[in-house]
Amino acid sequence: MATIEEVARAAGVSTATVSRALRQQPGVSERTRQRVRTVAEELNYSISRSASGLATGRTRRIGVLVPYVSRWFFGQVLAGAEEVLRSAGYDLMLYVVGDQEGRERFFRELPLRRSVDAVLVLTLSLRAEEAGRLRELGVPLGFVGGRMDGFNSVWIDDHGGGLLAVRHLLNQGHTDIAMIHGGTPDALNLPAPHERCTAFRDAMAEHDVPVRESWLCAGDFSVSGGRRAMTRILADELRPTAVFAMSDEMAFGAMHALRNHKLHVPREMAIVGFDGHEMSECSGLSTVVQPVRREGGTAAKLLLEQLEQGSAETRDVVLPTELVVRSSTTGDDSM
Amino acid sequence: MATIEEVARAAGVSTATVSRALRQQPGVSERTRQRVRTVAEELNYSISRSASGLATGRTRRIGVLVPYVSRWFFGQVLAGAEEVLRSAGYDLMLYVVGDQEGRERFFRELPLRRSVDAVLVLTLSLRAEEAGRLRELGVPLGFVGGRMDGFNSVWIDDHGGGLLAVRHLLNQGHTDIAMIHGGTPDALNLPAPHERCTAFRDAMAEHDVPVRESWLCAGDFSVSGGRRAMTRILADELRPTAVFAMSDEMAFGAMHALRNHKLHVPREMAIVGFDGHEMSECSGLSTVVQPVRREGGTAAKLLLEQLEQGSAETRDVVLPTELVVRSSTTGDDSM
DNA sequence: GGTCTGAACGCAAACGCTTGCGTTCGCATC
DNA sequence: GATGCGAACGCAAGCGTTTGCGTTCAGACC
Repeated sequence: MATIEEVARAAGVSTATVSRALRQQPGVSERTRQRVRTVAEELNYSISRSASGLATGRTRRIGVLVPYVSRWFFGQVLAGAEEVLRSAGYDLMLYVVGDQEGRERFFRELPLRRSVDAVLVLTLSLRAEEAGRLRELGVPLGFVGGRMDGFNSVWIDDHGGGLLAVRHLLNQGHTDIAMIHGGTPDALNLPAPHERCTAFRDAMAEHDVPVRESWLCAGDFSVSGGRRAMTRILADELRPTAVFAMSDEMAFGAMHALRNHKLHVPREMAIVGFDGHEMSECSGLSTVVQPVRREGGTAAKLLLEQLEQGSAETRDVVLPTELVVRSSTTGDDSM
Repeated sequence: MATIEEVARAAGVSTATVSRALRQQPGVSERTRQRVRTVAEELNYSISRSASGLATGRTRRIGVLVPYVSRWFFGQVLAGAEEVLRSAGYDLMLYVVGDQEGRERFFRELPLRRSVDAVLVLTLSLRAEEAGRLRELGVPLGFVGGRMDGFNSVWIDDHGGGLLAVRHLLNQGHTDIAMIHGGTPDALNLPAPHERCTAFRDAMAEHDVPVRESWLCAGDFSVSGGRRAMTRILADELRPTAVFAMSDEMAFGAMHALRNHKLHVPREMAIVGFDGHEMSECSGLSTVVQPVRREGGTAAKLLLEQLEQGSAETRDVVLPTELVVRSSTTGDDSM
């Protein structure tokens, strides 16, 4: 594999000129630049990232932290970020820190030290010492669904979204409303779930509707967890007429539980989810749609801006959510 | 951020000794090793990957190529690979090449040249020139659901899995069987889908059951595509009694279409999928389960073996599939 | 023709680590 | 006490770029 040295020799110039020519820097005549470029092409030259990184101190790599990669939501956020980073010419180093052990090891060893220009933290809420470790890296950080002083972050209005969902149920005349939340303590320690819980209580209070604690069940943000939660709710001596699931996947699980119990949706049980999962449409699930990919993409863009322009001012960008009403909450009998 | 130089000075030794001490190499007394280690700790030293990479020619990074990251299947495979790589101390550089443009750009610019020790190609079938480009990298390659001479690969028995599914339907007494396949030409150009198609025809032939071409529809491997495919099948003048979907996600879409048409599963239409998607259980979908995470993990392991032991012999590992029968194909009325 | 100027280019010192080889030194051996 | 020997360690040459600064040189100007 050719080095810059060989290219220089073949083109009859110095390595300095090759470097400048290939990186579009001034101080090289157009004739020389062309020659260097074709010679580099012929020799199939490609720069050594290690050498370049060593010389410049920049790696053109971005570390991306994500709790899981196999769940729809995280995959989408990651995909959004990846697309932006890739088209800006940055490489993406992926770190999955979902399990406790992996997470501890990551923050202890900090494998990305000195090997990334910036870090994107996707839907992961950091404990104080973890945040401190990241800060020590001395590189720009970017957040989705989390924040840190001095850095950009991207959010959705979880509280507002929750209100949309619960008010929708209330407006349909429901007063006996259950909730399937993520679970406590939340493994990911994210503020978002908490906000949605609060929204539930706030909306209920607005309408002077009491909250029945035995109708609040944890669903672990998984399909099977949602089904178990729904089953538990149905085991209560009183039965609600509607349920707010804090994620679509839990809502899917709940819908399956309802089907097993031969309860008609929405006549006997209305249900509204949260996320806008790709499957929500054909499941007829009413849901609060959030622009998942855009969240990742926007965070990546902000991060690159900070990295390249070094702008000190940081922003909290809040992206909109939208209630999409489908057959799981309307009289429409297509379910 | 401390360099090896500063650690050496602080510990009163040479940089060579620091390097050897920290990397557990021989030629350093235990006393010195300990001292170096504590000094490094105090100074919060961490090695510069760029410098180390430049000196050794190894990066401790693995490039991972994947067509999508936001779909369940790919996310799982990726997760399996990531776990293995991470615990072996390698970093993962993610390249998502699903869209045509991104794919072309990737193979044209080959951003991972000189910056990874090996490449893992996940469920992506390469055209000849793409394969050639990867070969040029001169690093070990590993494959899931694809192969290349001289490198390891991991497979499932798609043909066998397909037979399991279709024979199951046939054994239930079905003879009018439709199929929802991925579509032609397959964007990913994978052999797996083709194998499953062949298995369908083979199983039908085994039982002397004719294949009705208008019952073979493309579902694009997506939920909505599956729904559209099912709808098209139902629009035929004859109606099958069972359908084999080549992926669970398409099967989910099909089930929704059936529900919209008020057709009972499995009484009026039995359905069997392929993958073992997490949602298949609570959907009651019979399916051919493949060990998705293990496929990624196994490929990663094989790749690391080749990388570290430099073993020239390569293997094609075939992982088992298993038919899991649920209510979508049995008389069980729980749906 | 001498001077000045700026464009184009080369020199060489970093960047931080690894590693082959040479040196030192304490200790056993004769 | 001279010799040999291996363990422990240092020296310094890389690895392939980047970049500040110096040099060359063609052309403009007096």
